[in-house]
Amino acid sequence: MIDVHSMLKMCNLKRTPFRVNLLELFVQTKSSIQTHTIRETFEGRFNKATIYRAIEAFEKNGLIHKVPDINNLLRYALCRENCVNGSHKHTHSHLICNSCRETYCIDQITTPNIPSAIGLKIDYVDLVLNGECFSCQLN
Amino acid sequence: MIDVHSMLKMCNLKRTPFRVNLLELFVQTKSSIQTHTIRETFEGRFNKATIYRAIEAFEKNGLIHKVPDINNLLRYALCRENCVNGSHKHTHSHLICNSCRETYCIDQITTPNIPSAIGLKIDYVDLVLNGECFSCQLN
DNA sequence: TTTAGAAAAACAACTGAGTTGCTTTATTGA
DNA sequence: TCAATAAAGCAACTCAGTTGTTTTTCTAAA
Ligand SMILES: [Mn+2]
Ligand SMILES: [Mn+2]
Ligand SMILES: [Zn+2]
Ligand SMILES: [Zn+2]
Repeated sequence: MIDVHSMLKMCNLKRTPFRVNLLELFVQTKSSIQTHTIRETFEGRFNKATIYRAIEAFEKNGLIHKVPDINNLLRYALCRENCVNGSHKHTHSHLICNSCRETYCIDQITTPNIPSAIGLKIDYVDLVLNGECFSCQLN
Repeated sequence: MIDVHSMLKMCNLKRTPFRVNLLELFVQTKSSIQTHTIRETFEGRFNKATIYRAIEAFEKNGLIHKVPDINNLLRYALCRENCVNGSHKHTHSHLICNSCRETYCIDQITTPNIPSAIGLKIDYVDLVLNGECFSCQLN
């Protein structure tokens, strides 16, 4: 596993204490993170403008990608594919758990191929699954 | 085509001038409508609380369904299937056009079946296509 | 047609996520 | 060590959406 310092460097982002912390938070997190949670995590220590601008930079530079959120709020997950160029052409799907209200990246289920016969120009596809996550099924 | 008065009655919603107008707006609209557009449409004539609460009632009673929006704002489209019970188990997909920024319901492309082998409990699936709509391709 | 009960509309105040402009500070590479 | 530049801090703002309460309108039954 590549360390966060190298990840930041690869993306031409300066290695500041906050960005190191933020990236570590994403690396540790199994599912995805709501901006609200990020703000709580760094409450009082870092300014919210700093937080939003760092998230934006991470997203633009292919470190994290936006995922659907049960409350329509901003939510992100670490990129699993190599998205350094910022293209974000993921093929995994996203599960929104109606129990814990988390969103998980699901590698086992990939996005379907869209038949070109219909004549739509498709850039990328997001398959959103609404149900119950593995963890919540156990409880 | 069923008239809006019957539609409202079927859903146990009172036939008020505003709700008739709002439902007619949805019936006329080919794609889907952002709440912002609805507010503009009824600007000065109806209160925004009225608007949001009517939308909520329409959604709950199976007249309209939420669709993804390019700006993460609330956006709705008329239900094509019979969703009177409010279950909203649609199988069509949604196209977000990166040119006109509209969202279209696409009946031709349906949501994939999720293999039960993985062990996830799935309630419903939304397939979100990002690309260019038919109309914008012509221009 | 009248009327009472219930639903919907209006009003007003509020919440809070996210943005923006600008200044100050920290990082990095030369 | 020292610019150049990116990032952090600060403060004010925007605006979509919510909520509580009062007033009006609709509807169905008498
Ligand atoms: Mn993902
Ligand atoms: Mn639809
Ligand atoms: Zn869960
Ligand atoms: Zn379009």
